[in-house]
Amino acid sequence: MNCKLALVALEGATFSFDKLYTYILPPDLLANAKEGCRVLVPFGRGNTKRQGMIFGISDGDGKGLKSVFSLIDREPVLSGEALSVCEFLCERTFCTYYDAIHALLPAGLTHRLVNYYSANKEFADVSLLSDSEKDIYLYLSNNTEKSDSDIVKIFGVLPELLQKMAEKGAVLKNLDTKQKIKDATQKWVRVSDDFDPDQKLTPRQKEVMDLVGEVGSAAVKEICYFTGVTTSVVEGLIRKGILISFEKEVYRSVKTVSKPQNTEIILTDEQQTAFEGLLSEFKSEAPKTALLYGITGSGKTQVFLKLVDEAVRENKGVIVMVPEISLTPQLLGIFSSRYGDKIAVFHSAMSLGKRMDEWKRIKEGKALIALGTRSAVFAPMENLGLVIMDEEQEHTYKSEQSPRFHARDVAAFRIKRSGGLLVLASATPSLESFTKAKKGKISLYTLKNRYGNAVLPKVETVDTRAELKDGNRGIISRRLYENLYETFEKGEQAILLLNRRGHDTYISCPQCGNVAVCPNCSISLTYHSANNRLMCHYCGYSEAVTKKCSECGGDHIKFSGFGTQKAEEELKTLFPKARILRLDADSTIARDSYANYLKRFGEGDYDIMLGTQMVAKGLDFPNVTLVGVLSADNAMYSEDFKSFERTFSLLTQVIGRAGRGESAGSAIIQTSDPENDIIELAKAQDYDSFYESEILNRKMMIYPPYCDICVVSTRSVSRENAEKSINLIFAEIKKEIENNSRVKVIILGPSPASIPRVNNRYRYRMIIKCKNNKDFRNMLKKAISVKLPADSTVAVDFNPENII
DNA sequence: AGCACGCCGACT
DNA sequence: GTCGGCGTGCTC
Repeated sequence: MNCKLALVALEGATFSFDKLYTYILPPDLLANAKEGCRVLVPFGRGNTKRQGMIFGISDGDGKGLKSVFSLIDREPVLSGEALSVCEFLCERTFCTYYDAIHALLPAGLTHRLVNYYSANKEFADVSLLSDSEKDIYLYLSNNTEKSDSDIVKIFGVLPELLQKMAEKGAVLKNLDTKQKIKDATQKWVRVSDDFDPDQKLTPRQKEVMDLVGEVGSAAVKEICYFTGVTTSVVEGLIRKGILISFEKEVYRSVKTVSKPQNTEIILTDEQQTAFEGLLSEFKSEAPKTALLYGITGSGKTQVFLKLVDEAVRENKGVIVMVPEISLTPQLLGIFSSRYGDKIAVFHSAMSLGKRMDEWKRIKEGKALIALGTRSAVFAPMENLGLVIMDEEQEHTYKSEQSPRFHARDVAAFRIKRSGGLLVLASATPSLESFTKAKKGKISLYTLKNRYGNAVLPKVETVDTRAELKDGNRGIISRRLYENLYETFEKGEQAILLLNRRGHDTYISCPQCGNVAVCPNCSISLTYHSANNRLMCHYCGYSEAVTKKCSECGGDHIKFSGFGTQKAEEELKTLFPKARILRLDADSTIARDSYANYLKRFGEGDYDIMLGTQMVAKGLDFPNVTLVGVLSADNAMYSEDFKSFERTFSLLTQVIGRAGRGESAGSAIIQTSDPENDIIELAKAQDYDSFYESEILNRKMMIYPPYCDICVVSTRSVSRENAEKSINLIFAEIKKEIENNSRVKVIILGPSPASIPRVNNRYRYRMIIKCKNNKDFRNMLKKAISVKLPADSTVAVDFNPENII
C-alpha cells in the first residue's frame, strides 16, 4: 500500500538518538501537514506523545511504521530555508535538531505538552474517592477541562493524585499542547450584509452604526471610545445580527514608533567609495561577503544606512546585528527614526510576547529589517538580501549554549543561499576576518579618516608602579586627576573604563586565608553589592555575606579586588562636585533604563561615566573629550590566546570614544607595563601593525586563523565517569585518525576542565586543533558516538570564546 | 531522556 | 513460588 510518510525530528532527543524518524501521515492530516509544521507523534515502547517537527514528506509503503498522532500547526512555522538552517546547525555545531529549532523559533511560540483533566460524567461511585479527590471531581464537574498545573495550584495536591483519579475512572485525561503566549487578538465588528438601513434603532445603537458604517469595520474598544457607549450596546447589535464580530490579530507594540524621517545622508569621498563598492556587491547575482574596516568615528553607520536604504527600496530583507543591543540605544534610535515600523527589534530584555510579535511581523513581511543581537540572524524573512554585523570581532556573536553557533557562519550560510551581501564591520576586525580579506577571500573596504572635523585623540600612558612608589595608593593617577580637572573646567565630559575581567571582588579571611568558594563548583564566590550576597557565576548559587569567617570565626573579613564601586567612591572624594554615572552589570539599573541614563549623559546631566566594558562600545557623545582606562592590565593576564586581541580591541574602542565632536580628545591609559607592545599599538590606534605582529604569533603557535579549535568535553556527576568518558573518546579519535590520513589534528589533553566542577558535575575536556571540515566532523561524530557510561554526556564546541 | 524488558534477591 | 530491585538496550 502506498502512503505519505513524514520525516520527523523529535523534541527531547539527546544527541545519541537524534535523527529524523519516519511516520505515516494519516489521510485526515494530509491537507495541512507540510514541512515546517509541528506534530505530536507516539515514540518509544510506551508510545508516549512527543512533539516533533516535519522536515520532509515522502511516499512509501509505511510497513511497520507508526502514525503521526496530530498536527500542532496548520501552517508551517519554519520555511524551507529555516529547515535548511537547522540542518546546517546540526551538521556544523553537533547539536540536536530541536536545539536548532529552539534557536529559530521565538520562545513564545514553543508549545509544551500539558495534561488536561475533565470530570468523567459516566463515573457513578463517588464513594471510591478520598475527600480531596471528591473536591477535585466536583470542581471539574462544574468547569471545562483544566490543566494539571491549574488543579495542583488550586487544591495544593500532587499531580500523582490526578493520575490515580484517572485510573479509577473519575476523570478523563487529555494530552494537549499549550502555547506559552497566546496571539494577541482584538474583537472587531463589521456591518452585516443583510442590515436594513431603515431598521429602527435606539439613539445609541444608531450612533454606533453610523460610525461602523463610515469606516467599514472597527475595534469594539475603539467604538466605545469614540461614541461613549459601553460594550453592551455593541454586543446587543451583534446579538441582533446587525453587526458581525470577528477576532483580529494585533501586534503588541514594541515602542512608540516615530514617523520615519528620511534625512539625507551626505557621505565623504571615502565613505562614498566604500558604499559604491558594497552596493555593487549587494546588487551582483552571486552571494558576497565584505569587510568594512573603518577606524572609530569614521562613520560606518552612515554607510550602513545608505545600504539599508537600497535594500529596502528593492524590497529585500535586511538583518542588522549588534553585539549587545541594550548598549547601543543610539543605533536603535537612528534606525527606528529612519525606518519606522519597517523595523523589528530582537533582544533578550524584551518580553516573550513582544519577541513573538516582532518575529511574526518579519515572517509576514510587515517588517523588512531585523535589528538585534546574534539571535536576529535567524529572523524569518523570505527574501534576505543584506546582513550587517557591527563590531564583528565581538565575542557575543558566538553562542556558548547549544546550538553553539557563530552568527557570522549562519549569516554566511543564509546569504550563500539567498544571494546578496554580508557586511562585517569593525575598527578592529577579528584576525580571522582580516586574514580572509587580505587573502582576497572576502572583499575589503577601508575608512581611514574620522568623520567631519574630528581627529584621533592624543593618548598617553601612566605607569601605575611609579605612581605607587611615589605614594599614590589610589585608583586615579595624578596625571589622570589633572586631566579630569581640566575637562570639568572646560565643561566637557569624561568616560572612565575599569575593565574588571577576571578581577571581580572576592572575600577572604586574612587570619586563616579562607576564601569563600561555591559548594557546587570549584570556583570562588564573587561579592555583589547590589544584593549584598556572594554569588557563583557558574551555577547561580548565592549566600548572604557573613561578618565572621566560616572556617576560623575571625571577624576581619577582607574584600579584595577593586571594582567600579570603589573607583566611584574615590572619584567622589577627589571631585566632590562631579556628577558621576556608574554603569556596570552589577548596578541595579534595569536594562531598559540604560538608554535613559545614556540619554541623560548625552544631555549633559553627568560629568563622568564610569563603567566596565559597556562604556567602551559604540557610544557617540561629541562632548566627551577625555577617556581614562583605570587599569589596562587585567585582560592581558588571561591565558587565552585571544587575550591580546581582546585587549587591543577594547583599548582602541574606548580611546575612540574621545573627541568625536569639534573639540580634540585625549586618553590616558594606566598600566603597570607601559612598554607593552599591545598598549603601544592601541595608543597609536595602529590596527595594521597589531595585526602583523599578532598574526605571526598565531602562526607560530598554531592558533586560529591557522586552525580551528574544537573543544570536546564530558560531564558526569561522578568524577571517575567523566574521566573515563573523555579517555574513551580520546582513544576512539586516535583510532580513527590512524585509519584516515586526511584528518590532521593536534590534541591537547585530555585534562580536567579549567573549572573542574560546575553545578555538581565534573568536567573533563580535550582541545583539538583541527580544520573544521567534513572529514574532521565525520571522524569526530563517529568518535563521540562511542558507548559512554550512562550518566555521562559529551559536548562539542568549535572555536569557543572561553575554553572551559 | 524515558520506558519496558529481563534477570537476580527477600518476602508471603 | 512472586514482587520488585535497577542494569541494558532501543526508540520510526
